[in-house]
Amino acid sequence: MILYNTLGNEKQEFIPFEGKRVRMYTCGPTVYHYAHIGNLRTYIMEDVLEKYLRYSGYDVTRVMNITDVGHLSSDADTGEDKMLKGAKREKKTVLEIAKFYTDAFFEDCKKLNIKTPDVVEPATNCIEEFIDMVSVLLEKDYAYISGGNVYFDTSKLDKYYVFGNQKEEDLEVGVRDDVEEDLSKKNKTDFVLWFTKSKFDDQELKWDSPWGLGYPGWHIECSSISIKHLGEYCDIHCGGVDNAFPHHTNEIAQSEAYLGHQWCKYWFHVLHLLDRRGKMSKSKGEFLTVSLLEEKGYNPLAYRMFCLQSHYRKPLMFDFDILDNTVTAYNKLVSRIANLKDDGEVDMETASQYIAKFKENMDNDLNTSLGLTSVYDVLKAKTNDKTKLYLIDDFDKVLSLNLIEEAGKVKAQNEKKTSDVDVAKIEELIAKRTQARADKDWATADAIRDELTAMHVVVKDSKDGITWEIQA
RNA sequence: GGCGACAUAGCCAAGUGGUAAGGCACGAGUCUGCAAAACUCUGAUUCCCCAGUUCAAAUCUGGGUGUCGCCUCCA
Repeated sequence: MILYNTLGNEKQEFIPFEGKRVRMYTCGPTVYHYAHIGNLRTYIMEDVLEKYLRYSGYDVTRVMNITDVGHLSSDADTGEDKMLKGAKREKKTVLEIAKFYTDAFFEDCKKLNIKTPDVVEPATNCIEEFIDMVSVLLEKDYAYISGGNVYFDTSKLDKYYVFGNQKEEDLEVGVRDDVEEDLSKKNKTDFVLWFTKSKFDDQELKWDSPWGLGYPGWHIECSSISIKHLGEYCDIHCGGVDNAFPHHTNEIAQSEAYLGHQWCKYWFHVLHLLDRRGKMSKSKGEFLTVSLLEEKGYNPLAYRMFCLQSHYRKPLMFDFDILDNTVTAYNKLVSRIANLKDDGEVDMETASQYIAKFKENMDNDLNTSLGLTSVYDVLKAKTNDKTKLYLIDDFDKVLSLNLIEEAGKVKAQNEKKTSDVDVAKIEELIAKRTQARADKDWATADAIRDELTAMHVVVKDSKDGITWEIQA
Protein backbone atom coordinates (compact mmCIF):
# COMPACT_ATOMS: atom_id res chain seq x y z
CA MET A 1 0.00 0.00 0.00
CA ILE A 2 1.14 3.50 -0.85
CA LEU A 3 0.47 6.19 1.74
CA TYR A 4 1.35 9.84 1.87
CA ASN A 5 3.66 10.38 4.79
CA THR A 6 3.83 13.87 6.22
CA LEU A 7 7.24 12.81 7.47
CA GLY A 8 9.03 13.37 4.18
CA ASN A 9 6.06 14.99 2.47
CA GLU A 10 5.74 12.27 -0.12
CA LYS A 11 3.90 9.10 -0.96
CA GLN A 12 5.71 6.06 0.36
CA GLU A 13 5.26 2.32 0.33
CA PHE A 14 3.73 1.34 3.66
CA ILE A 15 6.00 -1.15 5.41
CA PRO A 16 5.33 -1.68 9.13
CA PHE A 17 8.17 -2.26 11.55
CA GLU A 18 7.14 -5.88 12.00
CA GLY A 19 5.66 -7.97 9.20
CA LYS A 20 1.88 -7.83 9.00
CA ARG A 21 1.56 -6.26 12.42
CA VAL A 22 0.37 -2.64 12.45
CA ARG A 23 0.47 -0.44 15.48
CA MET A 24 -1.75 2.53 14.95
CA TYR A 25 -2.27 5.55 17.15
CA THR A 26 -4.99 8.15 16.87
CA CYS A 27 -5.22 11.48 18.62
CA GLY A 28 -8.60 11.32 20.27
CA PRO A 29 -11.04 14.06 21.15
CA THR A 30 -10.85 16.63 23.90
CA VAL A 31 -14.12 15.86 25.57
CA TYR A 32 -15.39 19.25 26.61
CA HIS A 33 -18.10 19.52 23.98
CA TYR A 34 -19.75 17.58 21.17
CA ALA A 35 -17.58 16.63 18.24
CA HIS A 36 -18.54 18.53 15.11
CA ILE A 37 -18.76 16.91 11.71
CA GLY A 38 -15.38 18.34 10.77
CA ASN A 39 -13.74 16.51 13.69
CA LEU A 40 -15.56 13.42 12.56
CA ARG A 41 -14.29 13.67 9.00
CA THR A 42 -10.87 12.85 10.39
CA TYR A 43 -12.18 9.90 12.38
CA ILE A 44 -14.11 8.59 9.38
CA MET A 45 -11.01 8.63 7.19
CA GLU A 46 -8.90 7.03 9.92
CA ASP A 47 -11.57 4.38 10.31
CA VAL A 48 -11.38 3.61 6.60
CA LEU A 49 -7.60 3.39 6.87
CA GLU A 50 -7.83 0.98 9.80
CA LYS A 51 -10.46 -1.17 8.10
CA TYR A 52 -8.58 -1.21 4.84
CA LEU A 53 -5.41 -2.33 6.59
CA ARG A 54 -7.37 -5.16 8.19
CA TYR A 55 -8.98 -5.95 4.84
CA SER A 56 -5.47 -6.18 3.39
CA GLY A 57 -4.53 -8.80 5.95
CA TYR A 58 -2.74 -6.68 8.52
CA ASP A 59 -3.12 -7.40 12.19
CA VAL A 60 -3.98 -3.93 13.49
CA THR A 61 -3.90 -2.68 17.04
CA ARG A 62 -5.30 0.79 17.31
CA VAL A 63 -5.04 3.03 20.32
CA MET A 64 -6.84 6.28 20.99
CA ASN A 65 -6.51 8.69 23.87
CA ILE A 66 -9.29 10.71 25.40
CA THR A 67 -8.17 14.13 26.48
CA ASP A 68 -10.03 14.58 29.72
CA VAL A 69 -7.29 16.57 31.36
CA GLY A 70 -8.36 20.12 30.78
CA HIS A 71 -4.91 21.45 30.31
CA LEU A 72 -3.90 24.24 28.07
CA SER A 73 -1.35 23.48 25.48
CA SER A 74 0.57 26.53 26.39
CA ASP A 75 2.07 28.08 29.42
CA ALA A 76 1.36 31.49 28.00
CA ASP A 77 -2.02 31.02 26.49
CA THR A 78 -4.59 33.26 28.06
CA GLY A 79 -7.34 31.06 26.71
CA GLU A 80 -9.64 29.36 29.09
CA ASP A 81 -9.28 25.79 30.25
CA LYS A 82 -11.40 23.71 27.91
CA MET A 83 -12.70 21.17 30.36
CA LEU A 84 -13.38 23.79 32.96
CA LYS A 85 -15.21 25.93 30.46
CA GLY A 86 -17.44 22.98 29.63
CA ALA A 87 -17.99 22.27 33.31
CA LYS A 88 -18.94 25.86 34.01
CA ARG A 89 -21.23 25.96 31.04
CA GLU A 90 -23.09 22.93 32.24
CA LYS A 91 -22.60 23.21 35.99
CA LYS A 92 -21.06 19.78 36.29
CA THR A 93 -17.72 18.56 37.53
CA VAL A 94 -14.91 18.27 35.04
CA LEU A 95 -14.99 14.49 35.15
CA GLU A 96 -18.76 14.37 34.69
CA ILE A 97 -18.35 16.53 31.62
CA ALA A 98 -15.59 14.30 30.32
CA LYS A 99 -17.69 11.17 30.79
CA PHE A 100 -20.71 12.75 29.16
CA TYR A 101 -18.88 13.91 26.05
CA THR A 102 -16.82 10.75 25.76
CA ASP A 103 -20.07 8.79 25.57
CA ALA A 104 -21.50 11.32 23.13
CA PHE A 105 -18.40 11.00 20.95
CA PHE A 106 -18.67 7.23 20.69
CA GLU A 107 -22.40 7.46 20.01
CA ASP A 108 -21.65 9.75 17.09
CA CYS A 109 -18.94 7.37 15.93
CA LYS A 110 -21.37 4.48 16.07
CA LYS A 111 -23.87 6.32 13.89
CA LEU A 112 -21.13 6.95 11.38
CA ASN A 113 -19.94 3.34 11.52
CA ILE A 114 -16.62 4.32 13.02
CA LYS A 115 -15.22 1.32 14.85
CA THR A 116 -14.12 1.91 18.42
CA PRO A 117 -10.32 1.50 18.66
CA ASP A 118 -8.96 -1.60 20.41
CA VAL A 119 -7.71 0.55 23.26
CA VAL A 120 -9.31 3.78 24.40
CA GLU A 121 -7.39 5.42 27.19
CA PRO A 122 -8.38 8.55 29.10
CA ALA A 123 -5.40 10.72 29.96
CA THR A 124 -6.42 10.86 33.61
CA ASN A 125 -5.68 7.11 33.82
CA CYS A 126 -2.02 7.59 32.95
CA ILE A 127 -0.68 10.29 35.22
CA GLU A 128 1.99 7.94 36.58
CA GLU A 129 3.24 7.17 33.10
CA PHE A 130 3.39 10.86 32.24
CA ILE A 131 5.40 11.58 35.36
CA ASP A 132 7.76 8.72 34.57
CA MET A 133 8.36 9.99 31.06
CA VAL A 134 9.02 13.54 32.24
CA SER A 135 11.44 12.21 34.87
CA VAL A 136 13.39 10.31 32.23
CA LEU A 137 13.52 13.39 29.99
CA LEU A 138 14.91 15.38 32.91
CA GLU A 139 17.47 12.66 33.65
CA LYS A 140 18.55 12.59 30.04
CA ASP A 141 18.87 16.37 30.13
CA TYR A 142 16.27 16.93 27.45
CA ALA A 143 14.17 18.87 29.90
CA TYR A 144 14.65 21.64 32.45
CA ILE A 145 12.70 23.26 35.22
CA SER A 146 11.97 26.93 34.99
CA GLY A 147 9.42 29.19 36.61
CA GLY A 148 7.82 26.21 38.33
CA ASN A 149 7.17 24.23 35.12
CA VAL A 150 9.07 21.46 33.39
CA TYR A 151 10.00 22.31 29.81
CA PHE A 152 11.32 20.27 26.92
CA ASP A 153 14.52 21.76 25.57
CA THR A 154 14.19 21.74 21.79
CA SER A 155 17.74 23.03 21.31
CA LYS A 156 18.99 19.56 22.32
CA LEU A 157 17.62 18.09 19.10
CA ASP A 158 19.36 17.89 15.74
CA LYS A 159 16.14 18.52 13.93
CA TYR A 160 13.01 19.84 15.53
CA TYR A 161 10.81 20.77 12.55
CA VAL A 162 10.46 17.23 11.27
CA PHE A 163 7.52 17.93 8.95
CA GLY A 164 8.89 20.93 7.15
CA ASN A 165 11.69 23.40 6.79
CA GLN A 166 10.41 25.94 9.22
CA LYS A 167 13.10 28.02 10.93
CA GLU A 168 12.67 28.97 14.52
CA GLU A 169 13.52 32.62 13.87
CA ASP A 170 10.72 32.82 11.30
CA LEU A 171 8.07 31.81 13.77
CA GLU A 172 5.81 34.60 14.77
CA VAL A 173 4.89 34.63 18.38
CA GLY A 174 1.47 36.00 19.08
CA VAL A 175 -0.05 35.36 15.68
CA ARG A 176 -3.19 34.91 17.65
CA ASP A 177 -4.15 37.98 19.60
CA ASP A 178 -4.48 36.21 22.89
CA VAL A 179 -1.06 34.60 23.03
CA GLU A 180 1.79 36.05 25.00
CA GLU A 181 5.38 34.91 25.05
CA ASP A 182 6.42 32.75 27.97
CA LEU A 183 9.59 34.20 29.44
CA SER A 184 10.48 31.06 31.40
CA LYS A 185 11.35 29.18 28.20
CA LYS A 186 14.94 28.97 27.02
CA ASN A 187 13.99 28.62 23.38
CA LYS A 188 10.99 29.89 21.50
CA THR A 189 9.95 26.37 20.55
CA ASP A 190 10.31 24.77 23.98
CA PHE A 191 7.09 23.41 25.40
CA VAL A 192 5.75 22.43 28.78
CA LEU A 193 5.90 18.80 29.96
CA TRP A 194 4.47 19.42 33.40
CA PHE A 195 2.76 22.47 34.84
CA THR A 196 2.77 23.42 38.48
CA LYS A 197 2.13 27.07 37.83
CA SER A 198 -1.29 27.24 36.36
CA LYS A 199 -2.56 30.64 35.43
CA PHE A 200 -5.92 29.39 36.44
CA ASP A 201 -6.55 29.40 40.13
CA ASP A 202 -9.56 27.21 39.64
CA GLN A 203 -7.79 24.51 37.59
CA GLU A 204 -9.67 21.50 38.86
CA LEU A 205 -7.62 18.43 38.15
CA LYS A 206 -4.20 18.37 39.75
CA TRP A 207 -1.87 15.57 40.71
CA ASP A 208 1.15 15.22 42.91
CA SER A 209 4.47 15.00 41.13
CA PRO A 210 8.19 15.29 41.95
CA TRP A 211 7.89 18.92 40.77
CA GLY A 212 4.87 19.79 42.81
CA LEU A 213 1.13 19.68 42.49
CA GLY A 214 0.20 20.16 38.89
CA TYR A 215 -0.90 18.65 35.64
CA PRO A 216 0.65 17.31 32.43
CA GLY A 217 1.42 19.27 29.29
CA TRP A 218 -0.68 18.70 26.23
CA HIS A 219 1.75 16.64 24.19
CA ILE A 220 3.04 14.21 26.78
CA GLU A 221 -0.27 12.39 26.89
CA CYS A 222 -0.20 11.05 23.34
CA SER A 223 3.44 10.02 23.46
CA SER A 224 3.01 8.27 26.73
CA ILE A 225 -0.26 6.49 25.95
CA SER A 226 1.09 5.32 22.62
CA ILE A 227 4.25 3.89 24.17
CA LYS A 228 2.24 2.36 27.03
CA HIS A 229 0.02 0.34 24.70
CA LEU A 230 1.95 -0.02 21.48
CA GLY A 231 5.49 -0.21 22.77
CA GLU A 232 8.55 1.61 21.56
CA TYR A 233 7.61 1.50 17.89
CA CYS A 234 4.53 2.90 16.27
CA ASP A 235 3.68 2.37 12.61
CA ILE A 236 1.05 5.01 11.92
CA HIS A 237 0.07 8.03 13.89
CA CYS A 238 -3.10 9.78 12.73
CA GLY A 239 -4.74 13.10 13.29
CA GLY A 240 -6.04 16.27 11.74
CA VAL A 241 -3.47 18.40 9.89
CA ASP A 242 -3.67 21.15 12.42
CA ASN A 243 -1.96 18.79 14.83
CA ALA A 244 1.17 18.40 12.73
CA PHE A 245 2.59 21.46 14.40
CA PRO A 246 3.06 21.85 17.25
CA HIS A 247 1.40 18.76 18.72
CA HIS A 248 2.87 15.98 16.62
CA THR A 249 6.18 17.75 16.21
CA ASN A 250 6.46 17.90 19.98
CA GLU A 251 5.35 14.31 20.40
CA ILE A 252 8.17 13.20 18.13
CA ALA A 253 10.65 15.38 19.97
CA GLN A 254 9.83 14.02 23.41
CA SER A 255 9.19 10.42 22.38
CA GLU A 256 12.43 10.01 20.47
CA ALA A 257 14.39 11.82 23.16
CA TYR A 258 12.84 9.44 25.69
CA LEU A 259 13.31 6.27 23.63
CA GLY A 260 16.63 7.14 22.04
CA HIS A 261 15.55 5.93 18.61
CA GLN A 262 13.03 6.53 15.84
CA TRP A 263 9.51 6.19 17.16
CA CYS A 264 6.81 6.46 14.51
CA LYS A 265 7.25 5.72 10.83
CA TYR A 266 4.18 7.14 9.12
CA TRP A 267 2.18 10.26 9.85
CA PHE A 268 -1.29 10.32 8.40
CA HIS A 269 -2.93 13.73 8.41
CA VAL A 270 -6.47 14.41 7.31
CA LEU A 271 -7.30 17.81 5.88
CA HIS A 272 -10.06 20.00 7.16
CA LEU A 273 -13.71 20.23 6.50
CA LEU A 274 -14.45 23.80 5.52
CA ASP A 275 -17.57 25.86 5.55
CA ARG A 276 -18.06 29.34 4.15
CA ARG A 277 -16.05 30.78 7.00
CA GLY A 278 -13.11 28.44 6.51
CA LYS A 279 -12.17 25.62 8.85
CA MET A 280 -15.10 24.33 10.83
CA SER A 281 -14.28 25.10 14.40
CA LYS A 282 -15.89 25.04 17.80
CA SER A 283 -14.35 28.32 18.78
CA LYS A 284 -16.29 30.08 16.05
CA GLY A 285 -19.49 29.37 17.91
CA GLU A 286 -21.96 27.50 15.78
CA PHE A 287 -20.93 24.09 14.57
CA LEU A 288 -22.63 21.09 13.07
CA THR A 289 -22.97 17.86 14.96
CA VAL A 290 -24.23 14.45 13.96
CA SER A 291 -27.35 14.97 16.07
CA LEU A 292 -28.06 18.19 14.23
CA LEU A 293 -27.78 16.39 10.92
CA GLU A 294 -30.20 13.78 12.18
CA GLU A 295 -32.62 16.44 13.36
CA LYS A 296 -32.59 17.84 9.86
CA GLY A 297 -33.48 14.38 8.59
CA TYR A 298 -30.10 13.28 7.28
CA ASN A 299 -28.84 9.73 7.58
CA PRO A 300 -25.37 10.03 9.18
CA LEU A 301 -24.13 7.48 6.67
CA ALA A 302 -24.86 9.95 3.87
CA TYR A 303 -22.31 12.19 5.59
CA ARG A 304 -19.88 9.28 5.69
CA MET A 305 -20.35 8.83 1.95
CA PHE A 306 -19.88 12.57 1.50
CA CYS A 307 -16.47 12.21 3.13
CA LEU A 308 -15.58 9.07 1.20
CA GLN A 309 -16.32 10.77 -2.10
CA SER A 310 -13.36 13.03 -1.59
CA HIS A 311 -9.73 12.31 -0.76
CA TYR A 312 -8.53 12.69 2.81
CA ARG A 313 -5.66 14.92 1.73
CA LYS A 314 -7.86 17.55 0.14
CA PRO A 315 -9.78 20.26 1.89
CA LEU A 316 -13.48 19.44 1.74
CA MET A 317 -16.15 22.11 1.48
CA PHE A 318 -19.30 21.41 3.42
CA ASP A 319 -22.61 22.80 2.27
CA PHE A 320 -26.10 21.40 2.66
CA ASP A 321 -26.60 21.54 -1.11
CA ILE A 322 -23.58 19.30 -1.57
CA LEU A 323 -24.75 16.96 1.18
CA ASP A 324 -28.19 16.78 -0.48
CA ASN A 325 -26.42 15.75 -3.65
CA THR A 326 -24.78 12.90 -1.77
CA VAL A 327 -28.03 11.90 -0.08
CA THR A 328 -29.64 11.41 -3.48
CA ALA A 329 -26.64 9.46 -4.65
CA TYR A 330 -26.71 7.28 -1.54
CA ASN A 331 -30.43 6.55 -1.82
CA LYS A 332 -30.17 5.74 -5.50
CA LEU A 333 -27.23 3.46 -4.85
CA VAL A 334 -29.12 1.63 -2.09
CA SER A 335 -32.21 1.21 -4.21
CA ARG A 336 -30.17 -0.22 -7.08
CA ILE A 337 -28.70 -2.73 -4.66
CA ALA A 338 -32.18 -3.51 -3.33
CA ASN A 339 -33.17 -4.57 -6.83
CA LEU A 340 -30.48 -7.26 -6.97
CA LYS A 341 -31.73 -10.86 -6.65
CA ASP A 342 -30.04 -12.98 -4.04
CA ASP A 343 -29.87 -16.24 -5.93
CA GLY A 344 -27.37 -18.23 -7.98
CA GLU A 345 -23.73 -18.84 -7.27
CA VAL A 346 -20.95 -16.33 -6.74
CA ASP A 347 -18.68 -16.21 -9.75
CA MET A 348 -15.34 -16.05 -7.95
CA GLU A 349 -13.33 -15.56 -11.11
CA THR A 350 -15.19 -12.37 -11.98
CA ALA A 351 -15.29 -11.33 -8.35
CA SER A 352 -11.53 -11.54 -7.97
CA GLN A 353 -11.04 -9.14 -10.86
CA TYR A 354 -13.23 -6.53 -9.20
CA ILE A 355 -11.58 -7.10 -5.84
CA ALA A 356 -8.18 -6.57 -7.43
CA LYS A 357 -9.37 -3.29 -8.90
CA PHE A 358 -10.82 -2.17 -5.57
CA LYS A 359 -7.52 -2.94 -3.87
CA GLU A 360 -5.58 -1.13 -6.54
CA ASN A 361 -7.72 1.94 -5.92
CA MET A 362 -7.44 1.82 -2.16
CA ASP A 363 -3.75 0.93 -2.20
CA ASN A 364 -3.11 4.23 -3.88
CA ASP A 365 -3.02 6.47 -0.86
CA LEU A 366 -6.47 5.38 0.29
CA ASN A 367 -8.34 6.63 -2.75
CA THR A 368 -11.83 6.29 -1.29
CA SER A 369 -13.41 8.15 -4.15
CA LEU A 370 -12.27 5.39 -6.50
CA GLY A 371 -13.16 2.83 -3.84
CA LEU A 372 -16.75 4.02 -4.07
CA THR A 373 -16.55 4.00 -7.85
CA SER A 374 -15.72 0.31 -7.54
CA VAL A 375 -19.23 -0.22 -6.14
CA TYR A 376 -20.75 1.47 -9.19
CA ASP A 377 -18.53 -0.60 -11.44
CA VAL A 378 -19.82 -3.75 -9.77
CA LEU A 379 -23.42 -2.71 -10.38
CA LYS A 380 -22.64 -2.34 -14.06
CA ALA A 381 -20.63 -5.56 -14.25
CA LYS A 382 -21.63 -8.37 -16.60
CA THR A 383 -22.15 -10.96 -13.92
CA ASN A 384 -24.99 -12.35 -11.84
CA ASP A 385 -26.63 -10.52 -8.94
CA LYS A 386 -25.26 -12.93 -6.36
CA THR A 387 -21.72 -12.01 -7.38
CA LYS A 388 -22.57 -8.32 -7.25
CA LEU A 389 -24.01 -8.64 -3.76
CA TYR A 390 -20.97 -10.58 -2.66
CA LEU A 391 -18.63 -7.87 -3.94
CA ILE A 392 -20.61 -4.97 -2.52
CA ASP A 393 -20.71 -6.67 0.85
CA ASP A 394 -16.97 -7.23 0.62
CA PHE A 395 -16.12 -3.61 -0.24
CA ASP A 396 -18.50 -2.37 2.41
CA LYS A 397 -16.34 -4.02 5.07
CA VAL A 398 -14.06 -1.07 4.39
CA LEU A 399 -16.48 1.62 3.22
CA SER A 400 -18.99 0.84 5.99
CA LEU A 401 -21.96 2.49 4.33
CA ASN A 402 -24.35 -0.31 5.37
CA LEU A 403 -25.21 -0.77 1.72
CA ILE A 404 -26.55 -4.31 1.99
CA GLU A 405 -28.34 -3.60 5.25
CA GLU A 406 -30.01 -0.44 3.93
CA ALA A 407 -30.98 -2.23 0.73
CA GLY A 408 -32.57 -4.90 2.92
CA LYS A 409 -34.57 -2.19 4.67
CA VAL A 410 -35.79 -0.91 1.34
CA LYS A 411 -36.88 -4.42 0.41
CA ALA A 412 -38.58 -4.91 3.76
CA GLN A 413 -40.31 -1.58 3.32
CA ASN A 414 -41.67 -2.76 0.02
CA GLU A 415 -42.87 -5.99 1.56
CA LYS A 416 -44.31 -4.34 4.62
CA LYS A 417 -47.20 -3.04 2.57
CA THR A 418 -49.00 -6.33 2.74
CA SER A 419 -49.03 -6.41 6.52
CA ASP A 420 -49.36 -2.80 7.48
CA VAL A 421 -52.02 -1.43 5.22
CA ASP A 422 -55.49 -2.21 4.05
CA VAL A 423 -54.53 -4.10 0.94
CA ALA A 424 -58.11 -4.92 0.01
CA LYS A 425 -59.05 -1.24 0.10
CA ILE A 426 -56.04 -0.24 -2.00
CA GLU A 427 -56.67 -2.92 -4.55
CA GLU A 428 -60.29 -1.99 -4.75
CA LEU A 429 -59.34 1.64 -5.44
CA ILE A 430 -56.82 0.58 -8.02
CA ALA A 431 -59.38 -1.59 -9.73
CA LYS A 432 -61.79 1.34 -9.85
CA ARG A 433 -59.06 3.54 -11.26
CA THR A 434 -58.18 0.97 -13.88
CA GLN A 435 -61.82 0.88 -14.91
CA ALA A 436 -61.93 4.69 -15.03
CA ARG A 437 -58.82 4.71 -17.20
CA ALA A 438 -60.32 2.12 -19.46
CA ASP A 439 -63.35 4.39 -19.76
CA LYS A 440 -60.97 7.31 -20.41
CA ASP A 441 -62.50 9.02 -17.40
CA TRP A 442 -59.24 10.75 -16.46
CA ALA A 443 -60.80 13.01 -13.86
CA THR A 444 -62.01 10.04 -11.81
CA ALA A 445 -58.73 8.16 -12.36
CA ASP A 446 -56.69 11.12 -11.13
CA ALA A 447 -59.01 11.66 -8.17
CA ILE A 448 -58.49 8.06 -7.10
CA ARG A 449 -54.75 8.44 -7.55
CA ASP A 450 -54.86 11.51 -5.29
CA GLU A 451 -56.79 9.49 -2.73
CA LEU A 452 -54.17 6.78 -2.83
CA THR A 453 -51.41 9.36 -2.55
CA ALA A 454 -53.08 10.65 0.60
CA MET A 455 -52.78 7.08 1.93
CA HIS A 456 -49.05 7.21 1.04
CA VAL A 457 -49.59 4.71 -1.73
CA VAL A 458 -47.61 5.37 -4.91
CA VAL A 459 -49.07 3.91 -8.06
CA LYS A 460 -46.72 2.96 -10.86
CA ASP A 461 -48.18 2.40 -14.30
CA SER A 462 -45.97 0.56 -16.67
CA LYS A 463 -46.46 -1.54 -19.73
CA ASP A 464 -46.05 -4.65 -17.60
CA GLY A 465 -49.02 -3.71 -15.45
CA ILE A 466 -49.85 -1.60 -12.46
CA THR A 467 -47.84 -1.86 -9.28
CA TRP A 468 -47.98 0.10 -6.09
CA GLU A 469 -45.91 0.61 -2.99
CA ILE A 470 -45.94 2.45 0.26
CA GLN A 471 -44.01 5.66 0.21
CA ALA A 472 -41.09 5.66 2.61
C1' G B 1 6.57 37.50 7.39
C1' G B 2 7.87 31.94 7.39
C1' C B 3 6.32 26.83 6.40
C1' G B 4 2.81 23.48 4.03
C1' A B 5 -1.40 21.81 1.14
C1' C B 6 -4.91 22.48 -2.63
C1' A B 7 -6.95 24.56 -7.75
C1' U B 8 -10.20 19.54 -13.27
C1' A B 9 -17.74 20.38 -16.48
C1' G B 10 -23.53 23.62 -13.02
C1' C B 11 -21.94 20.77 -8.33
C1' C B 12 -18.94 16.59 -5.86
C1' A B 13 -14.77 14.30 -7.94
C1' A B 14 -10.74 10.48 -10.32
C1' G B 15 -6.39 11.06 -12.80
C1' U B 16 1.15 10.86 -10.82
C1' G B 17 4.16 11.70 -19.10
C1' G B 18 0.46 8.62 -24.04
C1' U B 19 -4.37 12.09 -25.63
C1' A B 20 -9.95 13.81 -19.65
C1' A B 21 -13.16 7.77 -14.85
C1' G B 22 -17.40 7.81 -11.74
C1' G B 23 -21.53 10.19 -9.08
C1' C B 24 -25.38 14.17 -8.54
C1' A B 25 -28.12 17.82 -11.20
C1' C B 26 -29.76 19.33 -16.18
C1' G B 27 -31.44 17.94 -21.09
C1' A B 28 -33.24 14.07 -24.64
C1' G B 29 -35.49 9.33 -25.42
C1' U B 30 -38.28 4.61 -24.06
C1' C B 31 -42.87 3.84 -21.35
C1' U B 32 -47.52 6.69 -20.27
C1' G B 33 -54.07 9.60 -21.16
C1' C B 34 -51.04 12.77 -18.00
C1' A B 35 -47.76 12.17 -13.99
C1' A B 36 -44.42 9.43 -10.96
C1' A B 37 -40.92 5.56 -11.01
C1' A B 38 -37.61 2.74 -13.81
C1' C B 39 -34.29 2.14 -17.83
C1' U B 40 -31.21 4.17 -22.05
C1' C B 41 -28.49 8.23 -24.12
C1' U B 42 -26.16 12.97 -23.68
C1' G B 43 -21.79 16.91 -21.34
C1' A B 44 -14.68 19.54 -20.65
C1' U B 45 -11.20 20.35 -28.22
C1' U B 46 -9.48 20.90 -22.42
C1' C B 47 -7.68 20.67 -16.61
C1' C B 48 -6.34 28.73 -12.46
C1' C B 49 -2.62 31.86 -15.55
C1' C B 50 2.29 32.52 -18.11
C1' A B 51 6.77 30.47 -19.72
C1' G B 52 9.99 26.01 -20.22
C1' U B 53 11.42 20.57 -20.85
C1' U B 54 9.48 16.61 -24.21
C1' C B 55 7.70 13.29 -30.17
C1' A B 56 3.89 13.79 -26.34
C1' A B 57 2.08 17.73 -20.24
C1' A B 58 -4.01 18.11 -16.30
C1' U B 59 0.39 15.28 -14.96
C1' C B 60 7.45 17.32 -14.85
C1' U B 61 10.34 22.31 -14.07
C1' G B 62 10.35 27.72 -13.13
C1' G B 63 7.42 32.08 -12.17
C1' G B 64 2.68 34.13 -10.96
C1' U B 65 -2.65 34.22 -9.11
C1' G B 66 -6.38 32.38 -5.87
C1' U B 67 -8.23 29.37 -1.69
C1' C B 68 -7.22 26.90 2.82
C1' G B 69 -4.21 25.39 6.99
C1' C B 70 -0.14 25.88 10.72
C1' C B 71 3.30 29.33 13.34
C1' U B 72 1.84 27.41 21.20
C1' C B 73 -6.90 25.74 22.12
C1' C B 74 -8.14 22.97 17.67
C1' A B 75 -9.58 16.95 13.92
